[in-house]
Amino acid sequence: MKSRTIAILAREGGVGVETVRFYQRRGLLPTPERWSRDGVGTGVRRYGEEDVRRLRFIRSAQTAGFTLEQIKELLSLDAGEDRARAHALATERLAALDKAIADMMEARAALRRLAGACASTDQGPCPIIAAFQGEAA
Amino acid sequence: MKSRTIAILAREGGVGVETVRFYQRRGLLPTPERWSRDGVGTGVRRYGEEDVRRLRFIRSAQTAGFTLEQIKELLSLDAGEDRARAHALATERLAALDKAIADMMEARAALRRLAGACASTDQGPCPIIAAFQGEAA
DNA sequence: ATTGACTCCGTACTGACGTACGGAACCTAG
DNA sequence: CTAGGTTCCGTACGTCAGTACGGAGTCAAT
Repeated sequence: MKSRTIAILAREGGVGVETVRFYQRRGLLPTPERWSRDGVGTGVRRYGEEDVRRLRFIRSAQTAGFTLEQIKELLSLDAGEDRARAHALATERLAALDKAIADMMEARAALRRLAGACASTDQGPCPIIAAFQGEAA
Repeated sequence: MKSRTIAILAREGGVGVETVRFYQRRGLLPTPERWSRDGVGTGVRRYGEEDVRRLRFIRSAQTAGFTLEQIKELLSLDAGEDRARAHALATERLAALDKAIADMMEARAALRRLAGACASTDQGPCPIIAAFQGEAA
């Protein structure tokens, strides 16, 4: 069940070993007991599916713009009963995310203008600053 | 013409005074000569429309995901002749931006699932981690 | 001419997110 | 059973983008 070493967990989660350890320090991932099959010495920590899911969740939540601190809270909320809090965090972030997406779409339009201006003629400069006029909500 | 003090420039650009000074240090904004109408003392720097445009451009380009270092290059390219370089920077960023937008849209969908799950029933936990299954491209 | 706000400048600090290092313990294959 | 690769742990360092501070100089109004 809990068969992965930290390196394997890290690889499956798409991060580095040091990052896993960093998340453990921050309380985002559990730090299982060290375990040796023969009971000799202190052994090494082992990780299971659950840990992989948690790690992947962290990466997804980061993409959604949550800070590690917020993700920590989300993780503590998961399987908890505080629906109101979870809902609040989600909708708040949803609004920020919608704005970020909208801003990026505007930026994309500006970049397209820029790329287009650079490609359409071959004389003189492309007006880079001008290509971004009207952004910055 | 160049009538703005640094505080006014900052306000019009939507940033703080310290941020303007920071951009000057980084070479993103020019540091005009200090100027006193009566020629006495060292005077104070004054800024014009051009500086406001530059400052606003910096903010927009940041939204597009350029680093300050890249923005500095873009600024140096503006009015320059290196169309190829400008085009390369723009299209490269465009691709990254498209991916970022796509990732955020996925994250948004996950957040909607989460918010929906929290709202639809009022018993038990909303499965926060489960709401994010399949993200993390 | 004085007061109070603003400017200038260097340097230091912050916060978010890692990344690197180094030595001891541990585990596995040959 | 030994050689090598890993793990563990604390602590230090790194980057990006600011933000804060403090003292001296400057400006604008009274």
